Parts: sequence; structure tokens; C-alpha cells
Amino acid sequence: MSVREQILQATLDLCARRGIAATSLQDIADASNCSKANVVYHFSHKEELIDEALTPSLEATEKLVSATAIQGLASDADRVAFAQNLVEILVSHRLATHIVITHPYFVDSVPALKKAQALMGQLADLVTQYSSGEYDRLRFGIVISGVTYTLVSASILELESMPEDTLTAMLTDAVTSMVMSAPLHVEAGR
Amino acid sequence: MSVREQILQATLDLCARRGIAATSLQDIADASNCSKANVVYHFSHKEELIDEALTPSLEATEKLVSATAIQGLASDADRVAFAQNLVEILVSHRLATHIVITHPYFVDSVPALKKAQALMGQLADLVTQYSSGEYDRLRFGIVISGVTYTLVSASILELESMPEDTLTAMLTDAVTSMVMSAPLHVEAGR
DNA sequence: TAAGAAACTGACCATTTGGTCAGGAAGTAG
DNA sequence: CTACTTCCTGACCAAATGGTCAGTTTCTTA
Repeated sequence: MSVREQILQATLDLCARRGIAATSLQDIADASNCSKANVVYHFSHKEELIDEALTPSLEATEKLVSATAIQGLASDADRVAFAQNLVEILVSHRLATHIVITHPYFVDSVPALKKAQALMGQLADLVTQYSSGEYDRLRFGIVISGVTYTLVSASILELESMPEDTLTAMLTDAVTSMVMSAPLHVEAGR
Repeated sequence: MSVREQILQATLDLCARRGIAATSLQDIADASNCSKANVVYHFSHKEELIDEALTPSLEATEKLVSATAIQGLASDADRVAFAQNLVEILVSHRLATHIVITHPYFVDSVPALKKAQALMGQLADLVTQYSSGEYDRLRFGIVISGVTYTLVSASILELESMPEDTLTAMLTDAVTSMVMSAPLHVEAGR
């Protein structure tokens, strides 16, 4: 792993664990086995560093949004596939997603967070354009933020012991049954 | 409102809006029309100040937990009442709840946050002792954190325009239908 | 009104932070 | 070997932060 990549990974780890404000460039440098000055050499500002660390997660989400916009969510199969893809993204980018969701007040200083919020809105639009208005939008918001939060705060519910694919399956089921207008209850291996 | 109360209110406001780490004692002092030294005079440490600001919310939650532990959640009426009380607490203490939920990594420095997490676990226990295990616990976690997060990040879903009691009713319905084993769909005035 | 307690303040301090800068290694090309 | 670019570093800096302290004002009470 290149130093650059090490720095990005350390940024995700530390910011997810301690929060952006409590994570200093020095912390990131230590975790990346290089000097603070080198961190600044690769990413000239802290915001830029965080921005870049969040990018892969945003790109994956963007892809899902545009694919869903074309495909639509008319059939049950479409909806299940959507829920699966969404949970897949949330799980595989859980650090980034956690950072996004626990830092609503950094929107102005970190552009990626603004983008992330916009994407969340688009996702809500997609799901709810097939349903009946504000109440469904509300449900969607609850479930998405809830799933995301739960994922990374798993210790609260002692979910750490659970195998990752079981967790993914459960979350997919939860999303599908709680958000889609026609609950499907894809029984996850439990 | 006494200076003490002003300080506590400003702490809730600012920490919910910008995060604990990004809120300085000076910011709080400015918002309370007093000196920083006076803030430290009333609350000798920052953690102590935050701790005290979060206390009312914790006490309300504690009360609900112990009341529910005695009353139980066997009947539908019990469950509806529980959901209403819970949402009522989340709404009326929404700033505190937002602080709690967006600062999982401050658990070690702010005792109140540790307590809050423990209470969340007890709430989950209460609801799920009437249901079938891990999956329902997961659903509960999703809905509670989701409702809470949604409440304060309402701007994302443009819920700001909604009257507070409509919001409360919707959330109560959402909690009831998504978490309780028997969906009730108390139709909120919509 | 006198005296003590409580509320409050400005000046100050050590520490940490994000970021700059001048220059040293290290690789690469002619 | 030489010149040039890229990568990297320690030393340094201004700004901000949490907190202390000595002293002043304001309230209470006898």
C-alpha cells in the first residue's frame, strides 16, 4: 500500500473512531508512519484529505442513484435488488458512511459531506416517487439513517459477533420490509 | 433565565449545531453574554458542562425505562403508549439526543454519553424481550437511531415546514408500525 | 451599614492545532 | 556524472483552546 493510500485509510479509521475534529494531522501521520509535513505534502489541506477519503463511497452511491434512476423501482425484483445494492454500499463503505452521518455540521467545510447529503436526498426521491408522499419519505429517512448508524455503532446492540453476510442479509431484509410499499420479508439466514 | 441556564441552553444549541469538539467555551460564553471565565466558574470543566446539559434528557429516558419495566409491553395499548412517550422524549429533547447520537466517540470523556448508550441498550431490551431475538433488536436499533437522526437532520428531508405535532404523530406511527411485533398504523393527522 | 459570600471579569499561560518553509534523500533521464 | 523532479523531513509559526488566578462587583444577611 502506497503512503498516500495509507494516509487515506488512516484518515477513514481515525475520523470514524474519534470524529473529524478530534483527529489531528499528527495522529494521521503517526498511523501512516510518516511525518505530518508529508501528509500536508500529499493533501494540502485537512478538508481536502477527508474529501478524498470519502470519495469512493460517494462514487458508489452516485452509481447506484443513476442506475436506479434509469432502471426504476416498479417491480418487486427491482426493489429487492435496490435494497441489496444499497446495504452492500453501506456495509463496504461503513467507515465513510459513519463519518458522513455523524458529521452533519461539517457540511460547510467539507464539500464531500454536502455532496453526500444531496445524494441521500436523491435516494429518498427515488424510493418515494413510487409511494405516497411525505410519510414514506420520512420512513425512508428513518430507515436509511438508522441502518447506517446501527452498522457502525454495532457495539451498542452487540452485533459484532454476527458474521458480516448475516448482518448484510438482515439489513437488506429490514430495509426492504420497512421502506418498500409492499413488504417482502426476504428471510435472511437466521 | 439565569446565566447558568443560558449557558446550558447555549451549550445544547451550539454542540448540536457544530459538534462538541468544534464548540469552544468562548463560543458558549459569547452566546450566553458572559465571560469565558464565568462559564468555567459555573462548570469547572467542559465535560462537566456538557454532562449537565444532557442530564434532563437522560432523566426523562430513565423514567420511561423504569416505568416500562414495571408496566410491561404485553398489550397493544401499552405499546402505543410506549411509542408515544419515546417519541415525545426524543422530540422535546431533540438537541440533547442529537448530541448523543452524533458523538459515539466521546463516550470516554463525557460520562453522560456512556449512560445514554446504556439506556439505549435497556430500551432495546424492553422492546425485544417480547419479540423473537436478534433480528427484532436490530430493527429496534435501526428505527430508534433513525428516528432520532431524522429528527434533527430534518432539513435533509425538508421536514422543517411540518408542524411539530404532525411530526410527532408521524414518528409515533413509524415507530409503532416498524418496531412493534403487531403493526398498528395509528393514522396520524395527514 | 458592615462584612462575608457568591457572581463575575480581564489578563495570562501551557498546549495543541493546521499549515509554511528551506532544504535533504531518492529516483530518473540525458 | 549531472541536472531535474518527486518524495519527504525537522524546525518553526500564528492562532485557538481549556483552564488558572488575582482581584472586582454584586448580592445577602445580620
